[in-house]
Amino acid sequence: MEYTVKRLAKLAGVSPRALRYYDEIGLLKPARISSSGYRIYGQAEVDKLQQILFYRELGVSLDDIGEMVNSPSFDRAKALKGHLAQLLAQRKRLDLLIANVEKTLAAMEGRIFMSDREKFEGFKRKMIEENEARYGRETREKYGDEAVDRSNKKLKNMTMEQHAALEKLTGEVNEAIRLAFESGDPAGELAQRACRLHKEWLLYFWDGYSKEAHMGLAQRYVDDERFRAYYDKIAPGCAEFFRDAMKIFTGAK
Amino acid sequence: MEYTVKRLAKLAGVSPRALRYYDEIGLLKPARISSSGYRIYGQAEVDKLQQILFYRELGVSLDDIGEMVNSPSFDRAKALKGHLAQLLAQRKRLDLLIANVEKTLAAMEGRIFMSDREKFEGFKRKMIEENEARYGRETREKYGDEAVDRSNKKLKNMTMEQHAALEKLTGEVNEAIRLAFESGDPAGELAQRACRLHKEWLLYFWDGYSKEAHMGLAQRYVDDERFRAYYDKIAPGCAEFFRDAMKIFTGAK
DNA sequence: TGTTGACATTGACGTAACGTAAAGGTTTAT
DNA sequence: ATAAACCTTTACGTTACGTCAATGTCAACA
Repeated sequence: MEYTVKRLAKLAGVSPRALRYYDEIGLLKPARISSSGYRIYGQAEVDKLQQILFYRELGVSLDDIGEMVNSPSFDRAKALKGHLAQLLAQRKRLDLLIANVEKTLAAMEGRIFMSDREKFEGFKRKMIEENEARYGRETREKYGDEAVDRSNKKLKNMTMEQHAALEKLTGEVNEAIRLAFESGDPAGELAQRACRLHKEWLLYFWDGYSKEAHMGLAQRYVDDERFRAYYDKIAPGCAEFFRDAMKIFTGAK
Repeated sequence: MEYTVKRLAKLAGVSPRALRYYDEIGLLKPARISSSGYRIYGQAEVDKLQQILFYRELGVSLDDIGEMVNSPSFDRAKALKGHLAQLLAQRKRLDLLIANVEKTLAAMEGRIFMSDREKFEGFKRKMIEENEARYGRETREKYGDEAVDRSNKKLKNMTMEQHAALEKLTGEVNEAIRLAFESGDPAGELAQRACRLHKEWLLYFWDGYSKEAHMGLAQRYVDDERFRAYYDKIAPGCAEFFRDAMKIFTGAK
């Protein structure tokens, strides 16, 4: 039985283009070329194609497949073992990526601030990264490089106890905001207490505190969706409420 | 602080080529171009590059990174979730590949005893003995002494090259049967190819080939424990499958 | 027998994210 | 002044084809 590209392609379930490509790279040459230049494949080529496709299914590169099917003395098992090692390495890399993406997502959802599961060092590093990435650019623009660098430095030098205290405070701030929000009054004692706690929390990061900067940050909690997402997890609409409370706290008009 | 490509590259741990590429695709444009055409980056670009590299580490495509870092209203968490889904799908595919490669390797190991361990002389002698022991009695009964003797003689007179070819063919036959068995279809191309190869293999031993004898042998692979044990090493249930394929191949009813 | 539609050919570009020259201009250091 | 070190653009190579485009061939039908 003889086959043209289309026929063989259909028989084997591949595209004609693939067959031409295999010819081009010398992986599977047709049995002969017809007088009009058509590729003609025979039974032997069908058989060989089956083998090629078998290894292709295993994710082996065409280059390697070429060696496997074209040289009878080739150690196929050894080649496959090498291939397996590659696949395992790939999976390892993937696992890492997946873990990191999940961690990043968790951080975005805001859970990072409250989770006990983070290790101290990892937490510190991440804190600095986020501080840099989130607060860095805009804070730099408004308050200059020094403020950001000082903030990072503060975090780096934080002790275990300080870290624990910060973590506790973070929880208290969020709880205070939640309670205040439930009260519904941004001028009330609960809301003002939340603002005081938030200021205290902020002093962990900022060296030079100013009411204006604090107010600016509260406004950014509303405008910047990254922050908003975080605060909306406490309660929807929470960011606006907190900003309103902050207006009163800082005496902004 | 201003940076040329090399400097920024070093600072960020990427190649100058990468920075030029990022410029080319509009991912990270330099702050300005010097009078002599040099790319000059500023602090803002350093910061942006950090973000880019952060997402790159997570395996996000530059295309997607572009959207994430260039549009403030972009939902990064959603994008990352989509990315995560992709990664999980990739891992699933990888797991499948790995399982298949491992299965193939196991099958190959199970086959080794046929090809590698046998030395030439020992092999030939053994072949004759086996030929006599396995095919001999019944073949003698059916086709007479002469047929068996001719078969043995053929083996004795085999040259080194012929033997090597036979050994190779033997491996191919087993491999073909294994592949065919995995396909599950005794009428399929893989199975029929295995039958063709088996016939070719048989011609090394049999002087007068007939479809009936071939079919009879395939049936014997099922009925005779010694044969069955051999083929079950390729895959359990393999002997029956091969006989069914042979039924179609020989046109037996 | 002519035409048409389905097939064939080669050539070329596009894909992702750069690595690696090559050919030539600029800056810096000695 | 000159060489080293840097910069630029252009362009090909990487993988395994998909997708035109321009053109030639074959089988069937009117």
